[in-house]
Order: sequence, then C-alpha cells, then structure tokens
Amino acid sequence: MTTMVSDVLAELPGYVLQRAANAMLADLTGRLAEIDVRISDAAVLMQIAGNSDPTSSEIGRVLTIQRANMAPLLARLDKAGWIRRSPLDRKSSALLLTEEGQAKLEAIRAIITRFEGDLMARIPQEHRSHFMPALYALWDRPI
Amino acid sequence: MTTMVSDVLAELPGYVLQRAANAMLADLTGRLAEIDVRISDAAVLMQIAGNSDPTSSEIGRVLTIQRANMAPLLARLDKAGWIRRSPLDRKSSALLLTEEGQAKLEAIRAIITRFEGDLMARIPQEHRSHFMPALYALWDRPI
DNA sequence: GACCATTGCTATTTGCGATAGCCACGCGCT
DNA sequence: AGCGCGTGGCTATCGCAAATAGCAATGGTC
Repeated sequence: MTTMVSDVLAELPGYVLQRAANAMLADLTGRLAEIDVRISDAAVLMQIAGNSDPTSSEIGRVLTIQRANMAPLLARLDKAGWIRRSPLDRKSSALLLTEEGQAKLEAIRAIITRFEGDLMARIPQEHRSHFMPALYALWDRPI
Repeated sequence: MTTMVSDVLAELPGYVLQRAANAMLADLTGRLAEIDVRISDAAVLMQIAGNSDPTSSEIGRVLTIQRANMAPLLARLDKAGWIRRSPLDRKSSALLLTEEGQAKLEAIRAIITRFEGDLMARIPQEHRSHFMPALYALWDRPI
C-alpha cells in the first residue's frame, strides 16, 4: 500500500502559502548552516549592517523579535565575536559589527543573493512579477 | 526618537514570503482558537474526513508530520472526543471522526472557508490568479 | 520460516516565539 | 528641580512545532 491518501488541503491558499514558506525556510536553513549561521542570525546581522547605530530594541522592532528574545540571540552573536555593543548612554547600546562580523556578513550576503535568485527562478516567469506584490498585500507591515 | 531603523530585508522574496506566511498563520490561529482548535488539529481532522480509513502514518505523510509527533497530536484529538481508532489489523488503525468530530469539522470548515476568502480578497485582483501557481512552484510536493 | 521495513509509541532535545517580572534609566511635565 | 511614566535590557519560564533516538511488535516478501 503506497499512498492512497490525497492531500485534500492542497488547494487552500493559506495551506499552500505555509508549505511554500516551509520549503523555502528549510532550503535557506540548510544553506546557512554550512557557514554555521542561523536565519535569525543572518537577519539581525543584515539589519545591523544596514542601519546606523541601531539598538537592540530597534532591531527587534523591525524584525518583530521581542526584547526578551533578542537578549539570548545577541548574546550568541556576541559570543561568536560577530557583534559588539557601544554604549549610547547609560541605558542603551548601539550594535556594531566586528571585523569578523563583517566577514561573516559577506559570506551571508553571497548565500542570500544566490538563494533569492534560485527562489525566484523556480517561479514560472509569467507569475514572477506578481509574487512580491501579492505577498506584500498579506504582510501587515508595521509602517 | 521614533523608528530610525528601516527594514533592509523587505525586498527579499524569501523574507517577505516568511512574513506573509506568519501574518496568515497568526490570523488563522486566532480564528480557530475561538472554537478551541489548533491549526494542526484542523489539518488532521480535514485529512481524516477527506480520505477513507487513513492511518496515522498516512496522515503524517501527507502533512509532513513525523510519526513521533502524530502520537501526542492524535492523543489530544482522541481525548477531545473528535476521533476514534478502528483497528485495521493488529498493527495499524484507521482514524475516524466521531459525531463530535464531524460537528467540530463543520465549524472548522466554516472558519477556513471564510478565512481563505478573506485571504485571497486582500490580494489585488491583478495578482490574485498568479498567487497559487507561484507558491506551488516553491513547494516541493511529495507527489 | 526468516528477515526487513513499517507501525505506533515514549522520551528527549532544539528553535522560535510569547509572557511575566525586574531594575535602572530617559524623558516630558509641572 | 523633581516626579512619574514609558522604555531598554535582561532573566526565567512556558507553549508549540519539529526533530532524533530508541523500542516492541507486526506485516510483507522471498
């Protein structure tokens, strides 16, 4: 008995969205694992690099990661030697990439660029230009 | 100082896909919570209803849920009185919906139907018909 | 009848997110 | 200047989904 069971959910948009996101995530997770980076690491490093003197809370706000969850994440990045904190006042610190962090970031960027290219390439070209606009419509972006 | 930090990842398709999926998931989770159902519950119940005498492993295979993770999930559904097991042989059992399970399923279907409608409605109509085909291209469907 | 894959399960771990609570600091208000 | 509210950074803990390892027993195949 092979698979007499059919996926009756396969035509539900929400379900298919979830499956697609999962497949994408698994792929990217695997690619980043080869340089010992998690997706959340990559996201935070890229946000730090792309903004000037961001604080932990600010990064958390853009990425929708709560302060409480930023703490251990940043601790890992710190321990890995990729970021460092530079006090802005007695309360908050700016996050900065170290030399090692910059190097790691370049490796990450290379992987991401290739990954996003591969991703879009999988979408038949007649649908490709509609992909991002459709997704934006579903993402409740906080401004 | 409001939010001087911009989301530099916002143009990456994979990232936006993930954000859209998250928004969708959060919405559906909330709607199903009102009838005390989790998304995974709903998925399993719908698969059981849509196939004849499926076993736990078969359902797990279509939904990509490992056997080990099916066990506690089914235990919950069983405890809730929504499913029951009918032995096929001494090794496997067919999963069946109870009366209560059928009733719950109807409530689930109502919510899902509405949800999927709302979801598609958010997508500007010029992109709408491209949505599912694009996602299918990303989902490595196991036949 | 023997062997091997499969079934259903327990137990444990990891990743990610959410909640609650803490202390200290800054900022705006009067 | 002083007060108080909101915020920043953090610890600790929980929930959920998924993954791994291992196990006993069965079914199917040769």
